[in-house]
Amino acid sequence: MLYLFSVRYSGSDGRAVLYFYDDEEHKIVKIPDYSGHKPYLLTDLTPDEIIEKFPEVIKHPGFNKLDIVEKYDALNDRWIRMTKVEANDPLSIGGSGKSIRELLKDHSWEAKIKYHHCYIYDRQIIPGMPYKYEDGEPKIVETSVPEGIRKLVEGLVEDKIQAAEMIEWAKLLSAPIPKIKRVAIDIEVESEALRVPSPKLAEDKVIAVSYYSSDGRKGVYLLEREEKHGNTQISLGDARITFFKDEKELLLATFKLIEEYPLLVTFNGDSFDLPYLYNRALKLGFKKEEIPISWKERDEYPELRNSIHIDLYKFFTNKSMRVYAFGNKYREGNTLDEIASALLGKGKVRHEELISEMTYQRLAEYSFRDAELTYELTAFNDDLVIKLIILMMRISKLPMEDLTRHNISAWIRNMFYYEHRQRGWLIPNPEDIKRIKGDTSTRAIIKGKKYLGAIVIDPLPGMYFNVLVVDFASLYPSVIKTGNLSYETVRCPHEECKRNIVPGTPHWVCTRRRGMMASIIGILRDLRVYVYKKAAKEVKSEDEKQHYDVIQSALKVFLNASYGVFGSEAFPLYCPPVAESTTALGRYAILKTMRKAVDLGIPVLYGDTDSLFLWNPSRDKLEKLLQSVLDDLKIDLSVDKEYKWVVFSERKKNYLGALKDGKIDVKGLVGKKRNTPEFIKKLFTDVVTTLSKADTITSFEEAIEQVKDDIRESIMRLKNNQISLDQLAFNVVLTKDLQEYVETTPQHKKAAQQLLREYKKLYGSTPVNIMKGSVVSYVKTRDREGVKHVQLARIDEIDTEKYLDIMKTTLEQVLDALGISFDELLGIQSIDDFLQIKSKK
DNA sequence: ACGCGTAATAC
DNA sequence: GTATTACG
Repeated sequence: MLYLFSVRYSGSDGRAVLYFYDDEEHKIVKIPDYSGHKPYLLTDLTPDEIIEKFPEVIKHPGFNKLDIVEKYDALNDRWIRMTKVEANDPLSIGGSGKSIRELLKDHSWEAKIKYHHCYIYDRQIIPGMPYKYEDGEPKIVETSVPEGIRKLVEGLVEDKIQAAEMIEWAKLLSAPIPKIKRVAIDIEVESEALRVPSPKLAEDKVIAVSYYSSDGRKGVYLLEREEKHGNTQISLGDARITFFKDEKELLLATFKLIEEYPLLVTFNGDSFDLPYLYNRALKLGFKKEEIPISWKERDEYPELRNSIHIDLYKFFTNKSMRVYAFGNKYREGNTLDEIASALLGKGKVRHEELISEMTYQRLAEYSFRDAELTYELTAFNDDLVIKLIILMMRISKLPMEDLTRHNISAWIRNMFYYEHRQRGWLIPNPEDIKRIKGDTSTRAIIKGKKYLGAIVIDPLPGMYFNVLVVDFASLYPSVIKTGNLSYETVRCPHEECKRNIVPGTPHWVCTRRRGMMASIIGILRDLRVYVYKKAAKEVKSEDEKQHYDVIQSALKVFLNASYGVFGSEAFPLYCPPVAESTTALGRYAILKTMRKAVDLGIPVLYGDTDSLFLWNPSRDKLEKLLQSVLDDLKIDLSVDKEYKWVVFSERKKNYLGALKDGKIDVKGLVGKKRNTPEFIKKLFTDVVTTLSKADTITSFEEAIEQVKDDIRESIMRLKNNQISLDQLAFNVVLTKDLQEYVETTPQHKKAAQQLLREYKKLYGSTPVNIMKGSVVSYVKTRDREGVKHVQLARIDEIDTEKYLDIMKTTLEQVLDALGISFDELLGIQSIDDFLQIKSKK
């Protein structure tokens, strides 16, 4: 079968080239001149008006023809007649000097989007789906939905139309996913110390190209250089080592290799490897046709002429991928080393020497590992990442190259646009949504925010046994669905709907029509919660289970961002009343549930956004609560966690508990935060672990003794300067470039500046790793600045008192809650006395 | 180019 | 009180 991977446009004539993956031959099949893609522009002028008022349109070199079409204008709830101006490219500038859209500026719809996939098509095609080619047309291969999945869907909704829509989505998700033949490559170039090689200039020799493929070809192409790099008789496991005397030959071999694979995977290939290879090849005298890469400086990214390229750097730095698919395992880390270490448990080869100084053996090892890791990132867990990409292509309708390079808002945008075209709806202009639907009405608590968000219920401080946490399964998608929220249904034009108010807002919701966003988000949510999650639990075979898990996590990525985008001005369907109504319904749901719990006599200890902590509820009362929420709010509430005990302080988002399975849950406490010095984090964890082991009063007393010992020991080590600078360092991320900190000078900025100054003095250059996004490590010192970069500080400069203070406040978050005083625990009157005594000495 | 709420610390 | 960071 052929799987649609990519859609590209040949110049400005509007015809598309489709790139399919043939899963039998394992190669890319190109279909040029795809006629189904005729971009056009819609206008509210009649054909006669166009001919009369804008004769240039008809004379435009790209102009094709005029047609009349019926379109649904959802904002005003009416079908209207529009004129379709068919042109090779209505956005591009033709011989007349102006694009057709430019000419019809005030009367044009739907072509305001620069992005090339946002034209409207006569026949829509779905990236990632299986096709066969018949009579010059790609036809989607109808695949059946597994019986188990179909049963789950049909058992879910009575409405036949809704069930049919859900089955359509289930078809997308259930269609087979091909095994993809692919190769990962990584290049190394010979550059001088501290100079970052420029892919634009490509001045340095390409000295190594490593490759690692799905069909077992792996190796390193090396360039023979001076003798100091060692003997060429080197070996590297089962990797094949090939030496080239001539750099041109090396590039030729590399290009041949790339051409043999339908999919190329790199890490940062968009900004480095591919443009570098391209420009270097030109420099060495290759003709453009001899290079499989096409690259122009103003291109968004380099393209492979006959195959597909994915840059994993772009894909793995995508926020939604990090947070939702991988549980935020690798946080701010952007490097191959960090990502691979987190996901594969294996990092890059460490090296002290410069790449250009390495021996052949070292260079091969270093470079090969990069290619290996890059490949492994697509292959671990049975090709999990490839499967996710294909599924998300189907949900978003974005081609592989675009999906992996754009953020979630583009995915969701494209998904909704597709749906508009499918239904014959006009895609509204952002200004029109804003003008008709208006702004937010609630006031945000945080300065600078646009509207009111979630609520956090004040915790009841103390220690509680048998605590049960209930939560709403994807609360925001649920209320979008049950509240029928969508840009066209919120503040709809109908008089009778104005009584259907969203609690806590002046907004109302349509009672006549089902909202598009509500419908789609609702379907995705139900498929995830009731169908694929359930199926994953029920099926016997490990393979099937894993497959359903991939599907449900792909859905999760979309669901988690489905509310946020409506509150983002950058999103073209931005609709403040929708975003505001979503959080309002969320607040309504949690507060109503809390009241119900209290009415049933269940004490509510705490709650945040979509969860409630219930104190020792009886089975009976719990059942009643869950049922009444389902009946009244039509949202599922279910048991999320069970704690043996939980400790709350007076602070919100701060608690500590022991789960029934013995696992310890620490939330929000400073001792857990990434920026906290290792030494304090370690002490904190030790204290928590010790205390958590106790479940009776006597063992608790023993635990406290142990804690005392631990803390005293730490204080002694601190005072005796026995703790290394590394252990004492705060690690804080620079979220801006240094020059951008204008309001204040935070400590991490100070430390970064110190280091830069020092480097300038010593080497005349500055380290490359101090910029936006890098982590600055500093310790607190007794000097005037109070802070020193960890690389510049000496152990005897440490401000011991400051650290004792930090130790105290950190541990107090736990000890306070347990009714233990830090100072009493240590048998001193107070920490302040202690500090005073010390400073007098 | 997804959202808001809370805590802690430095300035 | 504001800025900054981290996290829920």
